[in-house]
Amino acid sequence: MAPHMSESPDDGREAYDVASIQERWLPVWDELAPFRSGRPDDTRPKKYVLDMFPYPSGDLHMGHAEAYALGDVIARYWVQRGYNVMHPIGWDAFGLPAENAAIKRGEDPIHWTYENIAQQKSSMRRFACSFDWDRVLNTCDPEFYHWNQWFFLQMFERGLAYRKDSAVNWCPNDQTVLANEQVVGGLCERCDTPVTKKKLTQWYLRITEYADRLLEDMAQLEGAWPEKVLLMQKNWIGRSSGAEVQFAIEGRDEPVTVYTTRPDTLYGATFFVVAADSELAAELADGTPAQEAFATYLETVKRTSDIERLDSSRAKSGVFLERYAINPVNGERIPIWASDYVLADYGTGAIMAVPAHDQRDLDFARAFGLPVRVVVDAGEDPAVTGVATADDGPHVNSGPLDGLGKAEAIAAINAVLDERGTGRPAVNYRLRDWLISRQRYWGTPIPIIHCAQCGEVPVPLDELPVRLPPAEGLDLKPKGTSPLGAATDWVNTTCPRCGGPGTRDTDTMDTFVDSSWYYLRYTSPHDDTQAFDPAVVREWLPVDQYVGGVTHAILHLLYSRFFTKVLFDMGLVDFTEPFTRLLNQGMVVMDGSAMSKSRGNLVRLSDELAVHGVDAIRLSMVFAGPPEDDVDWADVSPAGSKRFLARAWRLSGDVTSAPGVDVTAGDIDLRRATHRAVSEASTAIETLRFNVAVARAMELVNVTRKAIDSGCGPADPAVREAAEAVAVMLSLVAPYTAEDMWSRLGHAPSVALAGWPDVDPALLVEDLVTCVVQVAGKVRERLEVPPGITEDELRELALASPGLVKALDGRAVRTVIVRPPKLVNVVPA
RNA sequence: GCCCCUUUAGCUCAUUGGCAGAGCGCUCCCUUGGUAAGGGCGAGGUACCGGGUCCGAUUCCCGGAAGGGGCUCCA
Repeated sequence: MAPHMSESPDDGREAYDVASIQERWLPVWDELAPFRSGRPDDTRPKKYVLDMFPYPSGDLHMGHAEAYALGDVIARYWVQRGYNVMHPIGWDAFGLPAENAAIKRGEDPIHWTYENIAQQKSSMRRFACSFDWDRVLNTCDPEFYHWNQWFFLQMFERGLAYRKDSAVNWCPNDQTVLANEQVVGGLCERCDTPVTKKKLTQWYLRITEYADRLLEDMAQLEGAWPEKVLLMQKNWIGRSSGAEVQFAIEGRDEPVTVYTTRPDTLYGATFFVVAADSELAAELADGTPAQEAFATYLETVKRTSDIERLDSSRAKSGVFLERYAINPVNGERIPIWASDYVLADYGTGAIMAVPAHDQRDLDFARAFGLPVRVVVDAGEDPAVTGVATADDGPHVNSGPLDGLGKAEAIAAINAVLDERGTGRPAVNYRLRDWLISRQRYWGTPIPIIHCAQCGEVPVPLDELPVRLPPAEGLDLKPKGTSPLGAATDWVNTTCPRCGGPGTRDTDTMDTFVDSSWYYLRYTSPHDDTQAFDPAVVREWLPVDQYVGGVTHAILHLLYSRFFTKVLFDMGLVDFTEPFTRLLNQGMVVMDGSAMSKSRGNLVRLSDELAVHGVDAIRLSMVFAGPPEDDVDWADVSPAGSKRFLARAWRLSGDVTSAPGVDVTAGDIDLRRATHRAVSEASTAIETLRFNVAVARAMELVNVTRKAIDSGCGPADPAVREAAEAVAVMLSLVAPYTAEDMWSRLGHAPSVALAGWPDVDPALLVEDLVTCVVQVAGKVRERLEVPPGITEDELRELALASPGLVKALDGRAVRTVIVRPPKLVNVVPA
């Protein structure tokens, strides 16, 4: 169906028919594949534009539409600018959503997953995403997770993957452990269930070893990543510097080391606290009169959820262990308490308490009647005010430190500790190692075989991938241990080292392992000999522009940065940061709040597309505001977007000059408007202000309309130039409309490859500009002057102008401020 | 509690140390062989408030208010 193709293309009277335009161009694009990247004979410079890959949970929703519309503007823009753009897509296909859905339906997660992938893929095609469909990957395919296992073993070999017994975060609902990053405010990131602690032996990746580099390399991202994300990562890593100080313990051979950021307040330590749930606490309590009280307290602590523990307004609790520590600088004997406000896994799990200068210590001291000694004079007594002072000030009650300021005191005390061998400067991080074991089915099997003789034995590389056994016959319901344990044929194997009996590790990997390196795999997604080809990766990476939600500000982005640095150290990549620029798009909300079925404000993407068409929805998303802001769907007007597109589209039918006509003979004002619009749109797009670029295109459409109806007329070559520029600009946002315009303007498809219009700088300069003449800041006269006018010429012209003379009314002139060519301000005496 | 961001037309947002703008929405007019449409005209502003710098501040600085976001027993 091509209702207007056979009619005269210039009568401008056909209707803008969204449905038929969409039908017409999809097959043409399938044929042309304008976004296939990296052909061997392609000499264009390379760019890598990456959208965060989706979970295949259901069909695409409004959030996807926004994210992919934005990513598409960037990818399509750089194609128009003559780049060989790689813009791939894939599916983050392992994980709980698929597994839970499968359990509900009693089927293998693989079916649900692949159905959704097919659905999303077809929706993306219709949504005109400029993806390179030859590079698609699914993380649940053995061809992909093979390399998760390979990376794991590489890290294992380097001591970066290790197994340890520890109290881990446990989600009682999902019945699996969680990484620290997946506990949000004490709740499971996925299901909002309060997280509890559980003692388990689990696999970890040693991300803490890279803490410093993760911090330092953020300098590379300054200005190119959202400030907010960098700040969040910085806070998450939480580097602090201070000192480790050794305290002797009465009745114990070994001293206990504490970590403090304020070694200068050592003389103010009036008691000592160990984490209640640490081994040290149990050891110290053992055999003392406090043993029973401690045991009771420990039980209470274990029952306390993270949520309660994180409530800083909660009263301090603890128990005196009937033991004493000796302050290394003054020999003072201070009582040892156990409390849950000290964390077992931060620092050394023990602290010196300085209640005068630490609020938590002060709260504890007040709760248990312990002494408070001021050692930094800040003018107030914390024991009286209840507010610990952390400010700088002269030290008091501190022996040799008396009179010193904070910085000098720290230096002095460090020297003393060093000399006596009882302390040294130290650094600590809030960041913990990344726990990657999961007690669930739908993930990458951990390629380790446990052998009674040999311990943890890696699966030989030539036996990878360790394939997930079929779900059939397995009970996938969460029960606290991995469902893989029931696949006895799979679990029981032989030890690759000694040939004796062995069992496979039954846990699967956190799916964030998949997303930590998937962007590398796109460069050679079908390579079955290696994770990626380092030579090809060198050509494409790092990613030039990454687009995705801010929900991944810490998790995915931190892990990816960590992986990249490990790969750099392995010599597999030649860069240390994977994503050069990052755009965090906002969310699509409805009436101010997140869309959800239960809230009843869910807008279905498929409905919107059916009513307004793909282009109008894409345009609405892009034009709604700055990309990082939320889009409130209640505030946008897809019908208005559609009207605009129809108005733009009609231009293409009004042009009567022939393709290739000499535009330099065209109407100068319209040409200026065209070149200014293209120039400003380019800047806007390159600074990620896509809404502004759209506004410029809208203005150009309006100007062109006027030129046709009441200006230079439809035959003027400038009208063709303007209409073609509109088509190319719109090709980034409204591909169907743009393609149809391009065709009606007499060109062959595809407009996506038409090339961005060249801007003639001469056309950006006005012949005459309006100069404002002010008297005391008020406009009294306007002059049309050439833009190159000199200061003297302009002053003379302005002083002689009638409006000024009248306004001055004979008064003397005190000062004349001349800012050619735009302004003259005359200040009367 | 600490830190960050935002505040310009009814809505969403541009812009700029010097005339305050766009789109959407709205009024009215034209078109009635483009019609669940098209074209035109127009209204609409104390640029959150208060101080400062400056010839001149919506813009820069300080303070306040409102809204939004992040962090919060990490010694």
